[in-house]
Amino acid sequence: MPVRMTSQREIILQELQKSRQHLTADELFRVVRKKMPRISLATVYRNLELLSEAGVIAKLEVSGRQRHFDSEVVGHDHVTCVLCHRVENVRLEGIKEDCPSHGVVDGYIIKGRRLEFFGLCPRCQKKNRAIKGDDTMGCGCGCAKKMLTDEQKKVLQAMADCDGPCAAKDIAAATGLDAKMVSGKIADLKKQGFVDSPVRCKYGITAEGRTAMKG
Amino acid sequence: MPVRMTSQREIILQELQKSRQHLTADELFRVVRKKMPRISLATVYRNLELLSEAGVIAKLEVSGRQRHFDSEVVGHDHVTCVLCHRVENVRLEGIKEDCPSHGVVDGYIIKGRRLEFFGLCPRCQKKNRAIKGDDTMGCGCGCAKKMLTDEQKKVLQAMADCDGPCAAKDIAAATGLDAKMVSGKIADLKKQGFVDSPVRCKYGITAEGRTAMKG
DNA sequence: CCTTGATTTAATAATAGTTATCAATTAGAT
DNA sequence: ATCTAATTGATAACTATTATTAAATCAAGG
Ligand SMILES: [Mn+2]
Ligand SMILES: [Mn+2]
Ligand SMILES: [Zn+2]
Ligand SMILES: [Zn+2]
Repeated sequence: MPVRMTSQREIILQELQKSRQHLTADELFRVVRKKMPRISLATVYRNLELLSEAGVIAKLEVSGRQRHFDSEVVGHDHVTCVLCHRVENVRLEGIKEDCPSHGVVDGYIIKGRRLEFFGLCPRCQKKNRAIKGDDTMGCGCGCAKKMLTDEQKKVLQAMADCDGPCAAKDIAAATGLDAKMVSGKIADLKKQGFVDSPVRCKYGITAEGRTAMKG
Repeated sequence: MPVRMTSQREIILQELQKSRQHLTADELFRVVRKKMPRISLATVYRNLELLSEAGVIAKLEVSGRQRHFDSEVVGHDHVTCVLCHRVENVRLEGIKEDCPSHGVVDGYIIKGRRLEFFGLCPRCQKKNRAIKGDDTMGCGCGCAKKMLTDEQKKVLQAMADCDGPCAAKDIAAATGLDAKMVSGKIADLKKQGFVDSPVRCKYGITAEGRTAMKG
Protein backbone atom coordinates (compact mmCIF):
# COMPACT_ATOMS: atom_id res chain seq x y z
CA MET A 1 0.00 0.00 0.00
CA PRO A 2 2.17 2.80 -1.24
CA VAL A 3 1.39 6.33 -0.13
CA ARG A 4 0.62 8.66 -3.00
CA MET A 5 1.44 12.31 -3.04
CA THR A 6 -1.78 13.92 -4.12
CA SER A 7 -2.21 17.59 -4.78
CA GLN A 8 -4.54 17.82 -1.77
CA ARG A 9 -1.98 16.25 0.52
CA GLU A 10 0.75 18.48 -0.82
CA ILE A 11 -1.18 21.71 -0.34
CA ILE A 12 -2.33 20.75 3.15
CA LEU A 13 1.24 20.13 4.23
CA GLN A 14 2.54 23.23 2.45
CA GLU A 15 -0.01 25.55 3.97
CA LEU A 16 0.53 24.18 7.46
CA GLN A 17 4.28 24.69 7.11
CA LYS A 18 3.83 28.13 5.63
CA SER A 19 1.49 29.34 8.35
CA ARG A 20 4.02 28.71 11.12
CA GLN A 21 1.09 28.52 13.50
CA HIS A 22 -0.68 25.72 15.28
CA LEU A 23 -3.77 25.46 13.15
CA THR A 24 -6.84 23.35 13.74
CA ALA A 25 -8.26 21.15 11.00
CA ASP A 26 -10.97 23.64 10.12
CA GLU A 27 -8.67 26.66 10.19
CA LEU A 28 -6.41 24.84 7.77
CA PHE A 29 -9.44 23.84 5.73
CA ARG A 30 -10.33 27.50 5.31
CA VAL A 31 -6.80 28.32 4.18
CA VAL A 32 -6.51 25.40 1.79
CA ARG A 33 -9.91 26.07 0.28
CA LYS A 34 -8.59 29.30 -1.15
CA LYS A 35 -6.22 27.38 -3.42
CA MET A 36 -8.45 24.37 -3.92
CA PRO A 37 -12.06 25.39 -3.47
CA ARG A 38 -13.56 21.94 -3.95
CA ILE A 39 -11.55 20.17 -1.23
CA SER A 40 -13.51 18.50 1.54
CA LEU A 41 -13.01 18.97 5.26
CA ALA A 42 -12.83 15.20 5.61
CA THR A 43 -9.82 15.18 3.29
CA VAL A 44 -8.07 17.68 5.52
CA TYR A 45 -8.74 15.55 8.58
CA ARG A 46 -7.70 12.37 6.79
CA ASN A 47 -4.41 13.80 5.62
CA LEU A 48 -3.53 15.49 8.89
CA GLU A 49 -4.04 12.13 10.56
CA LEU A 50 -1.93 10.36 7.95
CA LEU A 51 0.85 12.92 8.09
CA SER A 52 1.03 12.87 11.87
CA GLU A 53 0.91 9.09 11.85
CA ALA A 54 3.91 9.22 9.52
CA GLY A 55 5.69 11.64 11.84
CA VAL A 56 5.84 14.43 9.27
CA ILE A 57 3.74 16.73 11.44
CA ALA A 58 2.67 16.67 15.10
CA LYS A 59 -0.81 16.39 16.47
CA LEU A 60 -1.37 18.60 19.51
CA GLU A 61 -4.23 17.20 21.48
CA VAL A 62 -4.81 20.20 23.63
CA SER A 63 -6.94 19.58 26.66
CA GLY A 64 -10.38 18.58 25.60
CA ARG A 65 -10.49 21.23 22.93
CA GLN A 66 -10.05 21.11 19.22
CA ARG A 67 -6.87 19.51 17.97
CA HIS A 68 -4.09 21.67 16.61
CA PHE A 69 -1.43 20.57 14.17
CA ASP A 70 2.20 21.54 14.18
CA SER A 71 4.61 21.33 11.28
CA GLU A 72 7.48 21.33 13.78
CA VAL A 73 7.89 17.89 15.24
CA VAL A 74 11.07 18.25 17.27
CA GLY A 75 10.73 18.53 21.04
CA HIS A 76 9.26 21.71 22.33
CA ASP A 77 6.31 22.61 24.50
CA HIS A 78 3.29 24.83 24.16
CA VAL A 79 1.32 27.56 25.83
CA THR A 80 -2.39 28.08 25.23
CA CYS A 81 -4.21 31.34 25.76
CA VAL A 82 -7.20 30.68 27.96
CA LEU A 83 -9.19 33.39 26.23
CA CYS A 84 -8.55 33.04 22.52
CA HIS A 85 -7.12 29.48 22.54
CA ARG A 86 -4.14 30.51 20.48
CA VAL A 87 -1.34 27.97 20.86
CA GLU A 88 2.31 29.04 20.76
CA ASN A 89 5.66 27.43 21.21
CA VAL A 90 7.57 27.50 24.48
CA ARG A 91 11.13 26.42 24.85
CA LEU A 92 12.27 26.10 28.44
CA GLU A 93 15.81 24.99 29.03
CA GLY A 94 16.58 22.96 32.10
CA ILE A 95 13.37 21.04 32.03
CA LYS A 96 14.40 18.16 29.87
CA GLU A 97 16.68 16.63 32.48
CA ASP A 98 14.14 16.56 35.26
CA CYS A 99 11.19 15.83 33.10
CA PRO A 100 11.73 12.48 31.47
CA SER A 101 10.09 11.93 28.12
CA HIS A 102 11.09 8.28 28.11
CA GLY A 103 11.91 5.69 30.72
CA VAL A 104 10.00 4.09 33.55
CA VAL A 105 7.96 6.04 36.12
CA ASP A 106 5.88 4.27 38.76
CA GLY A 107 5.85 1.09 36.71
CA TYR A 108 4.65 2.84 33.58
CA ILE A 109 6.81 2.64 30.48
CA ILE A 110 6.84 6.27 29.39
CA LYS A 111 6.49 6.82 25.66
CA GLY A 112 6.27 10.58 25.73
CA ARG A 113 5.17 13.59 27.66
CA ARG A 114 3.41 16.83 27.06
CA LEU A 115 3.97 19.99 28.98
CA GLU A 116 1.36 22.57 28.42
CA PHE A 117 0.95 26.02 29.88
CA PHE A 118 -2.21 28.05 30.12
CA GLY A 119 -2.36 31.77 30.35
CA LEU A 120 -3.18 35.04 28.69
CA CYS A 121 -1.50 35.99 25.47
CA PRO A 122 -0.16 39.57 25.29
CA ARG A 123 -3.04 40.63 23.10
CA CYS A 124 -5.69 39.23 25.39
CA GLN A 125 -4.05 40.91 28.36
CA LYS A 126 -4.76 44.25 26.70
CA LYS A 127 -8.19 43.22 25.58
CA ASN A 128 -9.09 42.07 29.06
CA ARG A 129 -8.65 45.58 30.41
CA ALA A 130 -11.00 47.14 27.87
CA ILE A 131 -13.45 44.33 27.53
CA LYS A 132 -16.31 46.63 26.77
CA GLY A 133 -14.49 47.71 23.56
CA ASP A 134 -17.08 48.27 20.85
CA ASP A 135 -14.53 48.14 18.07
CA THR A 136 -13.43 44.72 16.87
CA MET A 137 -9.73 45.34 17.28
CA GLY A 138 -8.19 43.05 14.71
CA CYS A 139 -5.87 41.35 17.14
CA GLY A 140 -5.75 38.43 14.77
CA CYS A 141 -5.79 35.95 17.59
CA GLY A 142 -9.49 35.33 17.42
CA CYS A 143 -10.33 37.36 20.53
CA ALA A 144 -12.40 39.62 18.31
CA LYS A 145 -14.93 36.86 18.04
CA LYS A 146 -16.18 37.75 21.46
CA MET A 147 -16.67 41.40 20.65
CA LEU A 148 -19.11 41.91 17.83
CA THR A 149 -20.49 45.40 17.41
CA ASP A 150 -24.22 45.96 17.53
CA GLU A 151 -24.30 46.45 13.76
CA GLN A 152 -22.41 43.22 13.19
CA LYS A 153 -24.81 41.41 15.44
CA LYS A 154 -27.77 42.85 13.56
CA VAL A 155 -26.33 41.76 10.23
CA LEU A 156 -25.61 38.26 11.51
CA GLN A 157 -29.04 38.00 13.07
CA ALA A 158 -30.69 38.99 9.81
CA MET A 159 -28.66 36.36 7.96
CA ALA A 160 -29.57 33.74 10.51
CA ASP A 161 -33.25 34.62 10.16
CA CYS A 162 -33.41 34.27 6.40
CA ASP A 163 -32.76 30.76 5.18
CA GLY A 164 -30.41 30.25 2.30
CA PRO A 165 -27.88 32.76 0.97
CA CYS A 166 -29.07 36.34 0.71
CA ALA A 167 -27.81 39.51 -0.91
CA ALA A 168 -26.40 42.53 0.90
CA LYS A 169 -29.39 44.62 -0.07
CA ASP A 170 -31.76 42.11 1.54
CA ILE A 171 -29.84 42.54 4.78
CA ALA A 172 -29.96 46.29 4.42
CA ALA A 173 -33.74 46.13 3.96
CA ALA A 174 -34.23 43.74 6.87
CA THR A 175 -32.07 45.70 9.31
CA GLY A 176 -32.83 49.21 8.08
CA LEU A 177 -29.10 49.93 7.85
CA ASP A 178 -27.38 51.70 4.99
CA ALA A 179 -26.59 49.32 2.13
CA LYS A 180 -22.97 50.54 1.76
CA MET A 181 -22.20 50.01 5.40
CA VAL A 182 -23.84 46.60 5.33
CA SER A 183 -21.50 45.57 2.51
CA GLY A 184 -18.56 46.71 4.59
CA LYS A 185 -19.75 44.78 7.63
CA ILE A 186 -20.27 41.66 5.55
CA ALA A 187 -16.71 41.90 4.23
CA ASP A 188 -15.38 42.17 7.80
CA LEU A 189 -17.50 39.30 9.00
CA LYS A 190 -16.38 37.17 6.07
CA LYS A 191 -12.75 37.87 6.94
CA GLN A 192 -13.46 36.59 10.42
CA GLY A 193 -15.11 33.45 9.13
CA PHE A 194 -18.58 34.32 10.46
CA VAL A 195 -20.04 34.77 7.00
CA ASP A 196 -19.36 32.94 3.77
CA SER A 197 -20.38 33.41 0.20
CA PRO A 198 -21.67 30.17 -1.28
CA VAL A 199 -22.80 32.01 -4.40
CA ARG A 200 -21.29 35.15 -5.89
CA CYS A 201 -22.84 38.21 -4.22
CA LYS A 202 -24.95 36.05 -1.91
CA TYR A 203 -23.99 35.55 1.71
CA GLY A 204 -24.84 33.27 4.58
CA ILE A 205 -23.96 32.93 8.23
CA THR A 206 -21.49 30.18 9.14
CA ALA A 207 -21.62 27.82 12.10
CA GLU A 208 -18.85 29.90 13.62
CA GLY A 209 -20.93 33.01 13.10
CA ARG A 210 -23.79 31.44 15.01
CA THR A 211 -21.64 30.64 18.01
CA ALA A 212 -20.06 34.11 17.92
CA MET A 213 -23.50 35.69 18.12
CA LYS A 214 -24.37 33.88 21.32
CA GLY A 215 -21.25 35.04 23.21
CA MET B 1 -27.69 32.59 43.39
CA PRO B 2 -26.83 30.49 46.37
CA VAL B 3 -25.54 26.97 45.79
CA ARG B 4 -27.74 24.27 47.25
CA MET B 5 -26.54 20.97 48.56
CA THR B 6 -28.66 18.40 46.84
CA SER B 7 -28.47 14.69 47.46
CA GLN B 8 -27.29 14.22 43.89
CA ARG B 9 -24.43 16.65 44.33
CA GLU B 10 -23.44 15.06 47.59
CA ILE B 11 -23.33 11.52 46.24
CA ILE B 12 -21.42 12.54 43.13
CA LEU B 13 -18.73 14.19 45.23
CA GLN B 14 -18.68 11.35 47.75
CA GLU B 15 -18.29 8.64 45.16
CA LEU B 16 -15.55 10.50 43.32
CA GLN B 17 -13.63 10.94 46.57
CA LYS B 18 -14.21 7.36 47.59
CA SER B 19 -13.04 5.90 44.29
CA ARG B 20 -9.59 7.49 44.56
CA GLN B 21 -9.37 7.19 40.80
CA HIS B 22 -9.61 9.64 37.94
CA LEU B 23 -13.08 8.83 36.72
CA THR B 24 -14.82 10.11 33.63
CA ALA B 25 -18.33 11.51 33.82
CA ASP B 26 -19.90 8.31 32.54
CA GLU B 27 -17.83 6.05 34.77
CA LEU B 28 -18.96 8.09 37.74
CA PHE B 29 -22.51 8.01 36.39
CA ARG B 30 -22.42 4.22 36.44
CA VAL B 31 -21.17 4.23 40.04
CA VAL B 32 -23.65 6.83 41.28
CA ARG B 33 -26.56 5.13 39.57
CA LYS B 34 -26.18 2.20 41.93
CA LYS B 35 -27.15 4.39 44.86
CA MET B 36 -29.52 6.66 42.97
CA PRO B 37 -30.92 4.79 39.99
CA ARG B 38 -32.97 7.66 38.60
CA ILE B 39 -30.12 10.18 38.34
CA SER B 40 -29.41 11.60 34.91
CA LEU B 41 -26.06 11.71 33.15
CA ALA B 42 -26.64 15.41 32.56
CA THR B 43 -26.82 15.93 36.31
CA VAL B 44 -23.46 14.25 36.72
CA TYR B 45 -21.92 16.47 34.06
CA ARG B 46 -23.57 19.56 35.50
CA ASN B 47 -22.31 18.93 39.00
CA LEU B 48 -18.81 17.93 37.98
CA GLU B 49 -18.61 21.21 36.12
CA LEU B 50 -19.94 23.15 39.08
CA LEU B 51 -17.66 21.45 41.58
CA SER B 52 -14.59 21.97 39.47
CA GLU B 53 -15.59 25.57 38.86
CA ALA B 54 -15.74 25.95 42.63
CA GLY B 55 -12.32 24.37 43.02
CA VAL B 56 -13.59 21.43 45.05
CA ILE B 57 -12.46 18.95 42.42
CA ALA B 58 -10.17 19.17 39.41
CA LYS B 59 -11.08 18.71 35.78
CA LEU B 60 -8.40 16.80 33.89
CA GLU B 61 -8.66 17.65 30.27
CA VAL B 62 -6.55 14.77 29.10
CA SER B 63 -5.21 15.05 25.59
CA GLY B 64 -8.17 15.06 23.28
CA ARG B 65 -9.93 12.21 25.00
CA GLN B 66 -12.71 12.05 27.51
CA ARG B 67 -12.38 14.28 30.51
CA HIS B 68 -11.43 12.78 33.84
CA PHE B 69 -12.19 14.24 37.25
CA ASP B 70 -9.94 14.27 40.27
CA SER B 71 -10.96 14.74 43.89
CA GLU B 72 -7.39 15.80 44.68
CA VAL B 73 -6.86 19.36 43.63
CA VAL B 74 -3.41 20.10 45.00
CA GLY B 75 -0.54 20.19 42.52
CA HIS B 76 0.48 16.91 41.06
CA ASP B 77 0.79 15.53 37.55
CA HIS B 78 -0.59 12.59 35.67
CA VAL B 79 0.33 9.69 33.46
CA THR B 80 -2.07 8.21 30.93
CA CYS B 81 -1.87 4.67 29.61
CA VAL B 82 -1.95 4.81 25.83
CA LEU B 83 -3.78 1.49 25.66
CA CYS B 84 -6.44 1.56 28.34
CA HIS B 85 -6.49 5.32 28.98
CA ARG B 86 -6.26 4.86 32.71
CA VAL B 87 -4.99 8.02 34.39
CA GLU B 88 -2.78 7.88 37.47
CA ASN B 89 -0.94 10.34 39.64
CA VAL B 90 2.70 11.16 39.20
CA ARG B 91 4.70 13.16 41.66
CA LEU B 92 8.09 14.17 40.38
CA GLU B 93 10.24 16.22 42.72
CA GLY B 94 12.57 18.78 41.28
CA ILE B 95 10.25 19.75 38.48
CA LYS B 96 8.37 22.49 40.19
CA GLU B 97 11.29 24.90 40.24
CA ASP B 98 12.10 24.62 36.55
CA CYS B 99 8.58 24.28 35.39
CA PRO B 100 6.71 27.41 36.38
CA SER B 101 3.02 27.08 36.98
CA HIS B 102 2.66 30.83 37.36
CA GLY B 103 4.55 33.86 36.18
CA VAL B 104 5.36 35.27 32.77
CA VAL B 105 6.74 33.25 29.87
CA ASP B 106 7.26 34.81 26.44
CA GLY B 107 4.83 37.58 27.26
CA TYR B 108 2.11 35.18 28.36
CA ILE B 109 0.79 35.51 31.89
CA ILE B 110 0.83 31.89 33.00
CA LYS B 111 -2.17 30.80 35.00
CA GLY B 112 -1.32 27.13 35.23
CA ARG B 113 0.37 24.24 33.56
CA ARG B 114 -0.27 20.64 32.80
CA LEU B 115 2.39 18.02 32.63
CA GLU B 116 1.16 14.81 31.20
CA PHE B 117 2.97 11.58 30.53
CA PHE B 118 1.94 8.86 28.13
CA GLY B 119 2.93 5.27 28.42
CA LEU B 120 1.94 1.73 29.15
CA CYS B 121 0.52 0.86 32.54
CA PRO B 122 1.97 -2.27 34.20
CA ARG B 123 -1.13 -4.25 33.33
CA CYS B 124 -1.10 -3.30 29.69
CA GLN B 125 2.57 -4.19 29.46
CA LYS B 126 1.64 -7.76 30.34
CA LYS B 127 -1.42 -7.76 28.17
CA ASN B 128 0.58 -6.54 25.21
CA ARG B 129 2.71 -9.64 25.25
CA ALA B 130 -0.22 -12.04 25.22
CA ILE B 131 -2.61 -10.05 23.15
CA LYS B 132 -4.28 -13.13 21.74
CA GLY B 133 -5.57 -13.96 25.26
CA ASP B 134 -8.98 -15.56 24.92
CA ASP B 135 -9.83 -15.00 28.57
CA THR B 136 -11.00 -11.53 29.50
CA MET B 137 -8.49 -11.06 32.26
CA GLY B 138 -10.23 -8.72 34.67
CA CYS B 139 -7.45 -6.21 34.79
CA GLY B 140 -10.01 -3.68 35.86
CA CYS B 141 -8.42 -0.97 33.81
CA GLY B 142 -10.68 -1.43 30.83
CA CYS B 143 -8.13 -3.20 28.65
CA ALA B 144 -10.44 -6.20 28.59
CA LYS B 145 -12.71 -4.24 26.33
CA LYS B 146 -10.44 -5.01 23.46
CA MET B 147 -10.47 -8.74 24.04
CA LEU B 148 -13.92 -10.21 23.66
CA THR B 149 -14.14 -13.95 23.25
CA ASP B 150 -15.90 -15.42 20.23
CA GLU B 151 -18.88 -16.39 22.40
CA GLN B 152 -19.14 -12.88 23.82
CA LYS B 153 -19.03 -11.46 20.34
CA LYS B 154 -21.77 -13.83 19.21
CA VAL B 155 -23.98 -12.83 22.14
CA LEU B 156 -23.41 -9.14 21.51
CA GLN B 157 -24.05 -9.55 17.81
CA ALA B 158 -27.33 -11.33 18.50
CA MET B 159 -28.37 -8.52 20.83
CA ALA B 160 -27.44 -5.92 18.28
CA ASP B 161 -29.48 -7.72 15.63
CA CYS B 162 -32.68 -7.87 17.62
CA ASP B 163 -34.17 -4.48 18.36
CA GLY B 164 -35.38 -3.77 21.86
CA PRO B 165 -34.50 -5.73 24.99
CA CYS B 166 -34.47 -9.49 24.67
CA ALA B 167 -34.34 -12.45 27.04
CA ALA B 168 -31.37 -14.75 27.54
CA LYS B 169 -33.25 -17.63 25.97
CA ASP B 170 -33.83 -15.61 22.78
CA ILE B 171 -30.09 -15.12 22.54
CA ALA B 172 -29.52 -18.81 23.15
CA ALA B 173 -31.93 -19.65 20.34
CA ALA B 174 -30.43 -17.12 17.94
CA THR B 175 -26.82 -18.17 18.55
CA GLY B 176 -27.36 -21.87 19.11
CA LEU B 177 -25.40 -21.65 22.35
CA ASP B 178 -26.40 -23.30 25.62
CA ALA B 179 -28.86 -21.14 27.60
CA LYS B 180 -26.94 -21.46 30.90
CA MET B 181 -23.70 -20.32 29.35
CA VAL B 182 -25.45 -17.48 27.61
CA SER B 183 -26.73 -16.24 30.98
CA GLY B 184 -23.21 -16.34 32.33
CA LYS B 185 -21.85 -14.42 29.35
CA ILE B 186 -24.56 -11.81 29.71
CA ALA B 187 -23.67 -11.31 33.36
CA ASP B 188 -20.02 -10.81 32.42
CA LEU B 189 -20.86 -8.41 29.64
CA LYS B 190 -23.16 -6.48 31.93
CA LYS B 191 -20.35 -6.13 34.46
CA GLN B 192 -18.21 -4.64 31.72
CA GLY B 193 -20.90 -2.20 30.70
CA PHE B 194 -21.47 -3.75 27.26
CA VAL B 195 -24.93 -4.96 28.13
CA ASP B 196 -27.63 -3.46 30.28
CA SER B 197 -30.96 -4.61 31.55
CA PRO B 198 -33.62 -1.98 30.94
CA VAL B 199 -36.30 -4.41 32.10
CA ARG B 200 -35.93 -7.22 34.58
CA CYS B 201 -34.66 -10.35 32.78
CA LYS B 202 -34.45 -8.53 29.45
CA TYR B 203 -31.14 -7.38 28.07
CA GLY B 204 -29.83 -5.03 25.43
CA ILE B 205 -26.48 -4.03 23.98
CA THR B 206 -25.12 -0.66 25.10
CA ALA B 207 -23.35 1.93 22.96
CA GLU B 208 -20.15 0.82 24.62
CA GLY B 209 -20.91 -2.74 23.66
CA ARG B 210 -21.27 -1.72 20.05
CA THR B 211 -17.88 -0.03 19.96
CA ALA B 212 -16.27 -2.97 21.75
CA MET B 213 -17.58 -5.32 19.07
CA LYS B 214 -15.87 -3.44 16.30
CA GLY B 215 -12.38 -3.57 17.82
C1' DC C 1 -2.55 4.28 -25.36
C1' DC C 2 -5.71 1.45 -22.72
C1' DT C 3 -7.10 -1.55 -19.17
C1' DT C 4 -6.85 -2.85 -14.28
C1' DG C 5 -6.71 -2.54 -9.47
C1' DA C 6 -5.49 0.04 -5.65
C1' DT C 7 -5.59 4.59 -3.44
C1' DT C 8 -7.73 8.71 -2.62
C1' DT C 9 -11.31 11.85 -2.89
C1' DA C 10 -15.84 14.69 -2.05
C1' DA C 11 -19.97 14.37 -0.01
C1' DT C 12 -22.37 12.91 3.56
C1' DA C 13 -23.93 10.01 7.45
C1' DA C 14 -22.75 8.48 11.84
C1' DT C 15 -20.58 8.79 16.22
C1' DA C 16 -18.84 10.37 20.88
C1' DG C 17 -18.77 13.47 24.29
C1' DT C 18 -20.65 17.21 26.01
C1' DT C 19 -23.86 21.17 26.57
C1' DA C 20 -28.43 23.41 26.17
C1' DT C 21 -33.36 23.45 26.82
C1' DC C 22 -37.42 22.99 29.41
C1' DA C 23 -41.15 21.50 32.25
C1' DA C 24 -41.41 19.50 36.79
C1' DT C 25 -39.40 19.16 41.34
C1' DT C 26 -37.17 20.74 45.51
C1' DA C 27 -34.04 23.21 48.93
C1' DG C 28 -34.01 26.55 51.87
C1' DA C 29 -35.15 31.37 53.14
C1' DT C 30 -39.03 33.95 55.08
C1' DA D 1 -46.33 26.34 55.48
C1' DT D 2 -45.35 29.23 51.59
C1' DC D 3 -42.76 30.87 48.03
C1' DT D 4 -39.33 31.04 44.49
C1' DA D 5 -34.98 30.49 42.48
C1' DA D 6 -31.99 26.53 42.01
C1' DT D 7 -31.89 22.11 40.42
C1' DT D 8 -33.34 17.96 38.24
C1' DG D 9 -34.41 14.23 34.62
C1' DA D 10 -35.29 13.68 30.01
C1' DT D 11 -34.01 14.67 25.78
C1' DA D 12 -32.62 17.58 21.91
C1' DA D 13 -28.85 19.96 20.03
C1' DC D 14 -24.22 20.76 19.20
C1' DT D 15 -19.14 20.26 17.99
C1' DA D 16 -15.34 17.86 16.59
C1' DT D 17 -14.14 13.86 14.51
C1' DT D 18 -14.51 9.36 12.06
C1' DA D 19 -16.77 6.09 8.91
C1' DT D 20 -18.98 5.07 4.61
C1' DT D 21 -19.53 5.08 -0.23
C1' DA D 22 -19.56 5.87 -4.97
C1' DA D 23 -16.79 8.29 -8.09
C1' DA D 24 -12.25 10.07 -9.50
C1' DT D 25 -7.38 9.52 -9.93
C1' DC D 26 -3.19 7.30 -10.44
C1' DA D 27 0.63 3.87 -11.42
C1' DA D 28 1.87 0.05 -13.86
C1' DG D 29 1.82 -3.38 -17.25
C1' DG D 30 0.18 -5.21 -21.52
MN1 LIG E 1 4.83 24.00 18.18
MN1 LIG F 1 -4.71 13.04 40.37
ZN1 LIG G 1 -5.35 35.52 23.44
ZN1 LIG H 1 -3.39 0.13 30.68
